[in-house]
Amino acid sequence: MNLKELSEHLNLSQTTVSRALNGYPEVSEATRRRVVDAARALHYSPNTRAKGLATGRAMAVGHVIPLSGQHEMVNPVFGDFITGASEAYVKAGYDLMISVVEDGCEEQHYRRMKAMGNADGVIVHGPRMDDPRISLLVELGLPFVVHGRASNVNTPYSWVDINNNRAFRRATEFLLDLGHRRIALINGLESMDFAFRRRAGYEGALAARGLAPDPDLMRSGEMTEVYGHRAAREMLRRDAAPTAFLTSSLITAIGVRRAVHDAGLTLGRDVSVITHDDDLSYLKNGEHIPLFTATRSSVRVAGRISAEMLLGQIGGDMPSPATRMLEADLIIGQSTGPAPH
Amino acid sequence: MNLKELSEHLNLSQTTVSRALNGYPEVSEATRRRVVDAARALHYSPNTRAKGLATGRAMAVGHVIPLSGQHEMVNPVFGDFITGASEAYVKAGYDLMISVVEDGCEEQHYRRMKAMGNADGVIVHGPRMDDPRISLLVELGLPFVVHGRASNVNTPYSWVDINNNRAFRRATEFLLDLGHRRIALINGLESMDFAFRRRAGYEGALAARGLAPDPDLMRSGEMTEVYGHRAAREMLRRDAAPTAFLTSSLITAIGVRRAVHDAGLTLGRDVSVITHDDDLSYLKNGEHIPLFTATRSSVRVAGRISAEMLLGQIGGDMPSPATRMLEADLIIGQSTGPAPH
DNA sequence: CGCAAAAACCAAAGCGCTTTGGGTGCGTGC
DNA sequence: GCACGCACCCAAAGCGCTTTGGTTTTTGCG
Repeated sequence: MNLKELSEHLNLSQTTVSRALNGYPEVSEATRRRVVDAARALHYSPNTRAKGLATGRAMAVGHVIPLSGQHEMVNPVFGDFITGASEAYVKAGYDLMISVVEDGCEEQHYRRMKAMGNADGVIVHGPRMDDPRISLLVELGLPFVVHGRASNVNTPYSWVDINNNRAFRRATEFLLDLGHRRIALINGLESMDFAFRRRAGYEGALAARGLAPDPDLMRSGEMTEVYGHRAAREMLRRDAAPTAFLTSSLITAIGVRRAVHDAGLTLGRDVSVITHDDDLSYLKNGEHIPLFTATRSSVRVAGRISAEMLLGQIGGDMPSPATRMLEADLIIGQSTGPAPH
Repeated sequence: MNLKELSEHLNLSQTTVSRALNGYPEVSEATRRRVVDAARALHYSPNTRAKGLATGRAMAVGHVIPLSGQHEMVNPVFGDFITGASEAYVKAGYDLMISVVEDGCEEQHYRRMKAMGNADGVIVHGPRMDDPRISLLVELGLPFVVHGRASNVNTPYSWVDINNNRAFRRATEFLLDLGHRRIALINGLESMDFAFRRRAGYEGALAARGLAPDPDLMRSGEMTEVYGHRAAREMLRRDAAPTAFLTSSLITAIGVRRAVHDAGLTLGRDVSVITHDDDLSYLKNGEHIPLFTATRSSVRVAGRISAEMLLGQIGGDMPSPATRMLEADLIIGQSTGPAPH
């Protein structure tokens, strides 16, 4: 069933039917109703590609997720982010297309995307420091919103991010207040912008109390369970073992917990752990009382907000470089306690 | 830069340029080279929507991921599956679109998808028993491949699945061989087809040794850490506590591990655990020696195979209802040992 | 009642591509 | 020298929609 058939069925012109369905005023209410009813009854849905050709808009936004060849790790946060974004897209009648792009092919990919016109805008995932994608997208004139930020990029751009610095500063201060002095940081890859900022927050809090960060108590790596376990195990074997850990992901924290158990210690008593918690649907941080004390911020909400911002820019009803900083809650769970002496 | 401009620039007709770029034989090699070079130099990429309109193909496949209103849980497996599928799509020049669809809106969604023609085929995720989507898609004539299977559906359809029954049968037999008799099953939601089959495998193995399954040792629910913890904690408190657990996901197994620790027991000695392991990139089951004994099957590979199958069907070079059963490896880790007496 | 303005509708062009149904010029065989 | 086939290329139609620039009908008002 296409527009032509529908209009013939109604004894109207394609013009009128099109206008009736798209809410233009040049058509009487009675006719509009008749058209809308018939469209529904006959399961008419306008062909997306034809519509896109005629309007010059794809009615789709692209999510480009980078896959770095060495570790080939898919961000676990992705599913929830997409789900949040999707809420906004569905409401606005937009489609969501995903491309997994190997590191290095990104410039080419964005160019093709623009030329082929299959997305009206893009969400940029996993920004790194000095990320070259941003200036490229600005140059291409393709609307985009970055999930996260990219330090050292001085062209203005739109982003939605959590306050990583403040979150980790607060978490560190909380541990300091509990009397901890040897606080380890098990961070994500510090080429990623978020990890860089978290480290800055951590170091800032230490510095504010006159403490120098100890390089032996800082790790940077892919945030897996095994990584958390190994890092914590090594540190706990030391003479001056840390009494508290700060981790960048719940998965890593679980690895730390395992190392704590393996060492015959008790979480929340002998060793404290604070983690960042993305509030993932499949990895809830406990039930009523959180397992881990955590800096929490829903990545699903971030997805929704990013998508709304991008749609706003595509539609032109939002100032172009918009930004949105989300604060993380510091929620107290069972994994922290006063420092043992 | 569009075809018209490119052809004018080359002093050729649009026809010739189009044919040169699409590999048709009616154009001389010399001309083809000239065209291809110019296209590359001028960053020409054909407009997807125009191409789609003309050919009647969307050059895109849709992934419809169901979101059940009550639990709103995004399948953690999704990112890896998509990454695998994407490998195949990129190779074939296809786009990947995702729609997150609330339970209940699915029929309408598939119909619109077909009518609007924005996907040449679909991957169906999370099949449930008696899943109505399958007959709907057959009726709509939209090519599709199901990731998993749907019991009680008797129309033939294409699927890619792991042998859930055999995997859990083997895992159970392994535990029985180690002397375990009270083996608990912490399963996924048994309205999901995979969970149903896993249970059947588990019960089958017990029955083969003349053991009746104990309803008190079987749970079915969303596969979270907390769920695994709670289920295991309750069971371990019993008089006749299980000596072994079978879990459907690594995340759940981690919850079980926590309950085992909390009870003052040691994993692999006092209590054995076998889990299914989807080999997710961000949730590796240990390093050299797996943490958990597990039935392992890469969901990323399943994604690639599903996508290849779907593309084959869309292209017409694959018999329509194709199926592919993947066997899971039973890998021995540190979480199993002989039953204590 | 007559006329202008507003309301309701329509024909056709155009979006950028593919593809049909040719046309032109060249070499070949008889 | 002529018909024929082949290699190469082209003009134009068509995909399903929107939108421009009308035309026709209705309404309002003196």
